[in-house]
Amino acid sequence: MKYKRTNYCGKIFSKHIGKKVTVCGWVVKQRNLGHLIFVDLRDITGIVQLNFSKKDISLFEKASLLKSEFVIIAVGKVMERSNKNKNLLTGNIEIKVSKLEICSKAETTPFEIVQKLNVKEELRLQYRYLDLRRKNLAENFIMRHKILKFTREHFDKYGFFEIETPVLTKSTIEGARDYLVPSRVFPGKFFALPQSPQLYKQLAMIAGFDRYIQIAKCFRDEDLRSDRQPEFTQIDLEMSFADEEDIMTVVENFIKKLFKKFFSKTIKLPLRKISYDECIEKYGSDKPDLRYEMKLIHLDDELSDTNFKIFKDAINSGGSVVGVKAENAAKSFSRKEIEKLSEKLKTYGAKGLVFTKLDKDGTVSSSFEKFLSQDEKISIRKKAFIKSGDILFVVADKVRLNCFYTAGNLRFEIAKKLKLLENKADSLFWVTDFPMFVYSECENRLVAAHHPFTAPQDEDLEFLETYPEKIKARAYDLVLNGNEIGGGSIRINNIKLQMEIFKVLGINKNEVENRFGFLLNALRFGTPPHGGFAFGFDRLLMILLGCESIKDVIFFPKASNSFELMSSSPSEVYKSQLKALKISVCHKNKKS
RNA sequence: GGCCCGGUAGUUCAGUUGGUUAGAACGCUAGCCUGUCACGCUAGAGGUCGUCGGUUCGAGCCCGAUCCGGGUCGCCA
Repeated sequence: MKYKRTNYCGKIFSKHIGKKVTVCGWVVKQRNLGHLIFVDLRDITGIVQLNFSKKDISLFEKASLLKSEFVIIAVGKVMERSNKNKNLLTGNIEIKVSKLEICSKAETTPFEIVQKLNVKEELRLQYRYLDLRRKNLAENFIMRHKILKFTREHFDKYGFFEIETPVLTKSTIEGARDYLVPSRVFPGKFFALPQSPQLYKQLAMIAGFDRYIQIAKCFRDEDLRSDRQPEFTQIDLEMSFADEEDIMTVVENFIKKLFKKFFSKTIKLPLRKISYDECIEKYGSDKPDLRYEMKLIHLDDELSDTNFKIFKDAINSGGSVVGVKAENAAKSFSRKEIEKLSEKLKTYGAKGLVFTKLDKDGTVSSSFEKFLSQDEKISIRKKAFIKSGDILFVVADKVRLNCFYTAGNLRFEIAKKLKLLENKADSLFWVTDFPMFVYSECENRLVAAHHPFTAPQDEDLEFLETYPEKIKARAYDLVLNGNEIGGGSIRINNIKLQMEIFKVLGINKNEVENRFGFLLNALRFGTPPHGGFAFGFDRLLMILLGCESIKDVIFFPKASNSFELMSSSPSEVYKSQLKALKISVCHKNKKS
């Protein structure tokens, strides 16, 4: 390196005219006009134009060798441009180059480094470091950096200690599938990567560290989605001597400042709280999007005596019949569109979809009213307040919760189709009063809806042995535009209660001692009342930055099968490595 | 594990009923060009049609299997 940088490319403006500068970066493009060469030079801050004239022949010839993505250092004088470029922040000036150093040549890249890129994601992930040169992607990570920095400073002000909890941890049976790390020293035994630092942060409270924060890497070995990666980051909080209100206040103040500082959005505090039951009943989701209303219409009472088999079976089996009304949308739903919607719902597990449509011209079409009595027909229309131009969709399911979920998905699909989500104020609120336990069909037992360290609500404790499904948890989720961006709870700080919860979960004493003994031990020695919260940081960023995929806010993300395309991992390891771990791999024979 | 969509030049795509030498744009290479900024002009190179097998006189196209990618359901305390 013969020359040292004096200025960043994107930070040179009219006020620098006449100054001698040295800039470094990547060649975007060379434009050779015969006796004049222009080079756009890019670094992380932006682009500046370099100007080479033929007066210095050897310099000119050197410049003519420049190709896209060469790394160069250029020394020159900042000049006012005769032809200004309004589309470029540095478009008023250019650098008249006097010295040029080519640091590194570049082969033709597999795709062009341009803002508007239309290339298969596979290729972009394989050459992630090239994709990251693009301004639109790079900006996400500059923002990520700023928000992380703000987060640390913010919580520091409020007396939170940043604590790094272990990454090699103990595997627990509850929750998601663990990523396991074999131990060399203890052959046949494994560490697990943390699904969250849950127990460690509780132990930090027991240790007296009062207020804890960690920007924590978490790992869950489950299948991916567009808003889910196996390796992700939480903003993880825990507070002692705090109840729900204290924790919600801390979280609210943080998110309010974050919204204001980085997105110029104003949030009114305190945020609304909606109970889990209300969310399910009204919107068919535990994380409803309330940028639009479209409440579910419960039709069980209107149809209690119906002879229409589908509805009758649903209601008699303890299920439900629910309608969703799309106002003034009759013309948006042709037969074909309805069919498409129905197919889409089936992917969510819906059994079917029926409708009544009142066209503006007076035409009525319905796929199910003919099976109803006149009274039923009228009372349904009345309950739904259908007027001319509306369309009412109806779903039914023998399982009540499934029916609500289907209706919730229906609500969302209609909103997407009618573009009800665009240009709406954010919907940000708390969901509270979650059930403590839910029944798991595949495990054939009760499992913790949140996690087994969540405290039950005091007034429900009496049901612990008799009717555990009735118990509500002191847990809360934060929901932004139909996405769960974080959740937390007040924890159990009493060993007796913690043991009882494990009992309800059907985890036997040995197992409890084996898996959670260290926590139970700690609970014996003075545990403050405590609770906390964790943001899914990547997902939060994704929503705030308007990204379609969580991959856009993770520097080196995994592909949909958890494969990392750039480094090709996971990969096989040497036999010697396995030998050291005393592990042998059975290759499953592929069946033809 | 299930379902849906996709795979043709470096990239994005087109490719008729199965029929001669598989095309376009951008990119790339070479030459020319004094104010470009999507520079322009001229010429050129570039293909295992994801892979394997089958049907056929003949397959990018039809059939089967398989691999890879995206989405989704299950799963995600």
